[in-house]
Amino acid sequence: MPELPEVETTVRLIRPALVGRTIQGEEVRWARTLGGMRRAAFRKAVVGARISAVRRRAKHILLDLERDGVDAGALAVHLRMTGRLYVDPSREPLDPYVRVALALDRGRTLSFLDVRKFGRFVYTPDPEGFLAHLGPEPLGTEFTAQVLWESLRARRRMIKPLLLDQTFLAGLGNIYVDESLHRVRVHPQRRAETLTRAQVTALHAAIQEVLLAAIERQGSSFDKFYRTPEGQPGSYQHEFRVYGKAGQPCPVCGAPIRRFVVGQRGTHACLRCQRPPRAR
DNA sequence: AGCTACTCCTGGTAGC
DNA sequence: TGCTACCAGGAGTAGC
Repeated sequence: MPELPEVETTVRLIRPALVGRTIQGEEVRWARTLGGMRRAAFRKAVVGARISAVRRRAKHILLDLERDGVDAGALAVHLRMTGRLYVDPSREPLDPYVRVALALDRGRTLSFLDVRKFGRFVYTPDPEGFLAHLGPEPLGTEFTAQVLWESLRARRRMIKPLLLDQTFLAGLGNIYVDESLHRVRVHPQRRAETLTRAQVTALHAAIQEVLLAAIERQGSSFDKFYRTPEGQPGSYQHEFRVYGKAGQPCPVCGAPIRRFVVGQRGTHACLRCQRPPRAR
């Protein structure tokens, strides 16, 4: 499932083809992808606008729009489980799973493909307000080990659901949380406030290292869904130590990796490296 | 505040 | 072979 590294890869690869382009038309094949906006309103908001910038915030892809050089809101794209965003060289997107497509100048098409329809392609007049609920960027300068320490100490939740909470920290998903926690030998069900200072410092470093390494590999493709905008799979899945490896030996200690459910999420951990907390 | 359950969706797969 | 039942899973929401 696309998380921060996959979204960052998407942004980097589509940016050159999009910045400066003008939206000439729209095609909406699945109305709910617009997130509740009426199609006519969507058309009015985007057609004729120029894409001034392409950026990422957490797992959101933002296409900033302007008209006559004046800010005109943004498109906020969320890939969720199976979304893909890419620029079609042709005028007509042929893939049956394309849910929204925008006709651009120079004869190109921006296509949003999404098999399971969980993704969103929404217009917002106020992108900063739209994103205001999000916590810090894991790779941003404001996210320091000290900030993480103080934030964790103030909470009384299991560490994994907390790291998945986008209002707490914005950009991690199931894969990179499991991988980060294994690297620092912390069980996913440990209470956030019980982590030691050393563990929090290590966790902060592990999160950044895992994300940066995954970006370098253009993300992870463990199933048929995630591909870069150029159609290539990422390769960070080859670096997984626990995710999707139930029954296989832990690369650190050799004990079998376990799969269990935490907060309705499939979770992978080595119970020898990551000691379960005492039942409470 | 934090927990669980539920919803949205479909392709893939297990079971028969 | 062909059918049905069930599952995964980000994020939002409701209820406790």
